[in-house]
Order: sequence, then C-alpha cells, then structure tokens
Amino acid sequence: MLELAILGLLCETPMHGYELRKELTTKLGAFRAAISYGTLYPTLRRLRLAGLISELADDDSAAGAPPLTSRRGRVVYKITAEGKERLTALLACTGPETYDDEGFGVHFAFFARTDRATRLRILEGRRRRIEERREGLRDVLGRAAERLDTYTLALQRHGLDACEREVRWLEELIAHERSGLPQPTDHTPPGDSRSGRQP
Amino acid sequence: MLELAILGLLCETPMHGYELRKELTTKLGAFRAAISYGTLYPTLRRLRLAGLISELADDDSAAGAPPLTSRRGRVVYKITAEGKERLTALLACTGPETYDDEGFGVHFAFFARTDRATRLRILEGRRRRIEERREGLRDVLGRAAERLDTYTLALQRHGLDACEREVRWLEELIAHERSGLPQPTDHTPPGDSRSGRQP
DNA sequence: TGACGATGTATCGGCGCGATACATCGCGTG
DNA sequence: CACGCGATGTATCGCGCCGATACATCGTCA
Repeated sequence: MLELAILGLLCETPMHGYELRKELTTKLGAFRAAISYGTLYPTLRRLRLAGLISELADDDSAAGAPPLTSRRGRVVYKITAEGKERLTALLACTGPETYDDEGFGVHFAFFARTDRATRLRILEGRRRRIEERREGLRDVLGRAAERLDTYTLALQRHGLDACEREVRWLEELIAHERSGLPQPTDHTPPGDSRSGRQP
Repeated sequence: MLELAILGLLCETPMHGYELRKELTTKLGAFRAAISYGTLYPTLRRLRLAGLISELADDDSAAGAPPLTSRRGRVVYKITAEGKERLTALLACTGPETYDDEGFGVHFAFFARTDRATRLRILEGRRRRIEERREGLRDVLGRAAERLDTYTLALQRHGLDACEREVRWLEELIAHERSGLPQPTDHTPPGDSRSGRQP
C-alpha cells in the first residue's frame, strides 16, 4: 500500500524522504494519521533494492569537501522505468485490500492516474464493502440492542451514520463517473498513464 | 489496545477464543474491521503468561477418554484478580494512543466501566485530536487547493465533513456527561468498577 | 456415506508503528 | 559572537497486528 503511494508521488517529481512524508501526509491525511519514518525508510530501501526507485545524490555532492565531517547528505529518490510499470500495475490491480479504509484512500488519491473503468470498479467495490459494514451495524442495533450498554449503542449508531454518509458520497462519485464528464483540473493525459511527459 | 478489549470482555463472562472474536467484532465493529486470529491467539498466550487470564478447560475434560484421538478441546479463558486490576488501570490511564481511532473506540466501548471524570477526559482528548485533523484538512483545502487534483480534493472534503460530524457527536456526548444524568441501561455499579458483584 | 459449512485452535512471514539516536541548518537572543 | 533551539533530515529496533495457511471437530443435508 505504502509502496503504491511512494511510487505515485515520485512519479510526479523526485523527492527526498522528509519531503515525501509531508506530501504523503497532506495527500492521505483524510484517511490515515501520518506515516512513520520507521515505515518510510525501510520501504524506500526495499523499493531501491527492487530497482523501482533510484538514489540521486543532491546539491553539494560534486562540491569541494565531501568527507570533512562525514557528511550524511540528503538522498533524493527518483522513480525508474520499472517503477513506473509497477505503478501502473498496482493502480489497475484490485484485491480485497483495495477496499478497506487504508487501501481505498491510497487508490483514490491517485485516481487522476487511473482509467475510468478501474475508477468505477474501485468505487463500487468500496461501496459494497461499506454496505456490508452498514448491514452488520444495523443487525447489531436491531437484534442485540438490549444486550449492549448506552455507550456501545452510541458508538454503533455513530458508525452506522458514517457508513450511510460514505455510501451516499460514493453514489455521487459513481454517478459522476458514469456521466462521462471529464475532470476540470485533471493534469495527466486521459486514458494512458505512461504515455509521455516526464519533464 | 487489544489487551484492554480482551480483559474488558472476559470481565463480563469467561469465553473461548472464537466467541471472544465474535464479541470483539460486534462491540468494536463500528471502528475497526475484524480482529485476526493471528492477533488474538498470540495475545491470549501473552496475557496467560503474564497471569492476567487463566485457562479453564471446558466440558469433556473430566469425562472418559482424553487422549483417544489427541483431542484438542476448546480452551475457555477467565480473567484473574491481577487481570481485573490491570483492566481498571488500563481504563483509567490515558496516553496519546487513547485518542486515535483504534484506541478511542476500545476505550469508548467500555465506558460503562469507567468513571465520569475519565470519560470526560477521554472525550475531550478525542475532540481535540479530531479538531487538529480538521484544521489540517482546512489548511490544505484553503492554501494548497490548486496544487491538488479533483479526486484528492474530494477526499479531503469528505474527510473534513467526517471530522466536523464527529466533533458535533463528541460535543453532544460531552454535554450529556456534564449534565450529570445517569445512563438508563447502565448495569455496572456507578463510581467504582471493582467494588463487588462478580456472579 | 460423504461432502460441506460452521466452529475451533494455532503458527508464520512481513508490514507498519512509536521510540530513539544522531547530524545539519537557519534564526533569534543574550 | 556564541549559544541554544526548533525545523530539517536519515536511520534502526522491538513489537503489535495482519493475512494466509493448516488442521481438527461437529451438525446436517443429500
């Protein structure tokens, strides 16, 4: 999941770890709290060893004195060709984990790079998942309400409300996708996500 | 976190793992998906080794033929005295992890065993946490809106809406706590969670 | 009789988190 | 000028939790 997010961001522009974390936080801030460095750096290492990203030592590496105080410079990461292939594959492939909170958030955040058919598939899968959760909550509130205390009931009701709202939100998005209108501020070429254009 | 949930449930009645998972799912279903056995059983083992719960071999253990087909019977778990102490400590202690989705859900689900002061502290801490998330989203939507594509914006707006709703929900709960009304269906003795009464 | 789904216990690899450590840089203040 | 302090920046470690997997029992319906 994080792999997808990193590749997606690095596809827009090269970055170093700290920057990456900030972008990750603003882009995914609606669904998850904040990515930990204890996750980020090992993942970057993994992606580098897999050949999906490459380092690109920045600024003063060519300048005068590199090992004066054993300088640990910033490491700028850049996506590779294999990385771009992997990204398009990950964006198109939909497993069960695509529909839980985490996975859906990441996929949705990169919808601008996804074709319309996949967008619809993901939105409908998410809707189905949330509807299941909603039905579970309705069952509990209907059948087992007297077994539960006031607070647990309040929690269930709040969860049910959140589910209903999200389903409505998804319905709107699905209707909009079906209507076939292009997005106004879409700045990737529609229909093909690896066609050209890497500045 | 899971430790708290298990102790809380076992405090009501002894159970075996499978049952525990089902109860856990209905009680916490609003906030988290479903607890995995790969989490549950190691945690039970840990709690048992720590002396917080004890096994209690059920049904046919005293009957005729135990090792006929090397029967692996159900294991019923029961909370110990140390476990109850630990539970009251966990319910009262509030760290930063008490206020994120997971931790708040668990604490809230056992509010019936928590005294009013702690309830208020947790509700207000949660509100503060959500307000921070809300401000972060407002900042992004205000300052960096033109940098983001339509989908990311839609995600942020939906997240912002969810935050505002949760804050309102928390306000209501806080007001209700402050009003001092007792909960109608509260079936634990108020004010003291380890006073007596274990049937 | 035998297949199937629900019940039930358990392990394993791996991901993600919080805590922690360490180094550099710009800036304001004494 | 020196000094600290917060922001920037890279990195590791232990551990909680997850999904996948395996295996055993029970009731039931064909």
